Amino acid sequence: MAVSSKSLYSEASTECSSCKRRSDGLCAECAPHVLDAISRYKTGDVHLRAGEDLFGIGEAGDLIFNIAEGWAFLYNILGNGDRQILHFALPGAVVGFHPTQGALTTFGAQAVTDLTACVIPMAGLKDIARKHPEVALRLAWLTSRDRSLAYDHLTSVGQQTAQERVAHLILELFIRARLQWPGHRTDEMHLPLTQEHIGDATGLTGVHVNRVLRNLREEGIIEFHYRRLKIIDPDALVDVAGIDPQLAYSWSQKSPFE
Amino acid sequence: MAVSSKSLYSEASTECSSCKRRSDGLCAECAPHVLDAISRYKTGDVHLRAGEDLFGIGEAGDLIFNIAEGWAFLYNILGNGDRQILHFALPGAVVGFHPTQGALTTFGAQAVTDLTACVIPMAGLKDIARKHPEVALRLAWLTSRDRSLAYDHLTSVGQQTAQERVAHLILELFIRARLQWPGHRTDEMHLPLTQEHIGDATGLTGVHVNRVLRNLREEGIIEFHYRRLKIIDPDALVDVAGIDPQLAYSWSQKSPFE
DNA sequence: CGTTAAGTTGATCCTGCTCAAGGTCGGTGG
DNA sequence: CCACCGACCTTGAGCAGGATCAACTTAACG
Repeated sequence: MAVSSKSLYSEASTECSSCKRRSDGLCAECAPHVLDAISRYKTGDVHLRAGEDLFGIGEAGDLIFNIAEGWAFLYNILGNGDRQILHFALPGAVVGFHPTQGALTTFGAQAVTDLTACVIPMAGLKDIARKHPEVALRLAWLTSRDRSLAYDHLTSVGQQTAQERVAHLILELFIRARLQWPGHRTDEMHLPLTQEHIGDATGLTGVHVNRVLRNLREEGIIEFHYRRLKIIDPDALVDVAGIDPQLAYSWSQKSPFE
Repeated sequence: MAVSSKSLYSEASTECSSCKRRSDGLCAECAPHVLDAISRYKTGDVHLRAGEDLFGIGEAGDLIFNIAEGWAFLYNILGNGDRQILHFALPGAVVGFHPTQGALTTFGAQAVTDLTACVIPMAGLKDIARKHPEVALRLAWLTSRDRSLAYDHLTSVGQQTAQERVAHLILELFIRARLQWPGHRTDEMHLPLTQEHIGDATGLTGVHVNRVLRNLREEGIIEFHYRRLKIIDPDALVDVAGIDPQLAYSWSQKSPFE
């Protein structure tokens, strides 16, 4: 299970297919253009402050958002007020493509940081797909990558210990975020989350996340303090997280449909 | 939170778009035809016995399967041998559309019952999409519905108690399976799972699932014994599962792209 | 009717939760 | 520059939901 730290820093072949800069699938600026014809249907931009909802649970769900700048997360709220964070969406992500039409959304999306996204109405999608088949296929691919990530989170939350879950989430976010800064081989990054965010994403309480982070610090693996993350021992982190290098590779995969 | 049992039996507008019979999105026989042009690229059928793998973890992932008959599940295996069941795939489901190409699968698929599926190589997908845009959009929609289900499972495993998780899973499977037998308003069904399957899907041990099922039986809610499920008190089940009727509706949604 | 996989139950343990009380950071207004 | 405030982090003590281990029973199937 021990993996060379090289794997953590291997530069996967992910670049924006339009401008050739590195990105999480699509670079922030080109995303609307790569979704090509879609950009013509774009109706405008939204700007949100940290903590505001891009859309809430039970809304119409007739808009697709393309995040240009900032982080967001998808979430679910239960009857008792508990929150499950489903996914962290980074710049370039497409958010809001729902399986139901005319029905209401079953999850919400909230800005973690101040955020800019462009808005595309879902209504024209059928026409767009007819004229530009590659757009639909790309949408399928993006969605399928989200699905894989969700399966991955489910496995972590369902089967791993608290320490493994936290390590897993942090490593995932580190790898995904680092892809946006090509060549930036630093071990330090701004991770704009509270311990409660981490708890809600891993199915733990904020209090317990705090204890886990202390352990990880005492073991000399990572330091996470007030939204600054520092990775001390990458190999140990990969090891604790129980990450298959195969898996990490899939996080940084480029679409085969371009 | 109490919901009329009518909601459990509302006949959602889901029918096979080809033959107009009820189904889980696509009816078993028509699925390959509805994916229209894809059926021409179909290379054959596979027949599996219960317990055999449709594909394993770390395989090539260059095939798409369309389940015609039988149940399967997608799963992940961890380093210590623990298994997480990610999704139960019913007849009509499309399985094996992976986000990576040239890379290896990060999860496996196994037959729960004896199973028949038709096989479509992934290689021709780009051409198919070019010629038949609606196929790609339909694929995106199917994938997005899977993603929603995964989010739903994640929420359940991350935030609910053992009893809630088990109730949630059973209710989901009951609703999804019942859609395949239109008009079949029975409270009893064949649910081809062991208690260990339920445990692996909910992040519990088989032993604890057994205790939970005993509680649910003693509370007069459901009976599940050797793969026969009987729902005694639908309202109470919906209540315990913490299911939003909205959510149940989305499980039985028809694609808007047909 | 024997074999095997699956279900059942009890006793005990431990991981992570709850409740509660400080402590620390960063921003804001004087 | 400093005082203040609210959000967030930190730590402790006690509790409990679900895991583990182990023995035994029941159902299904040839």
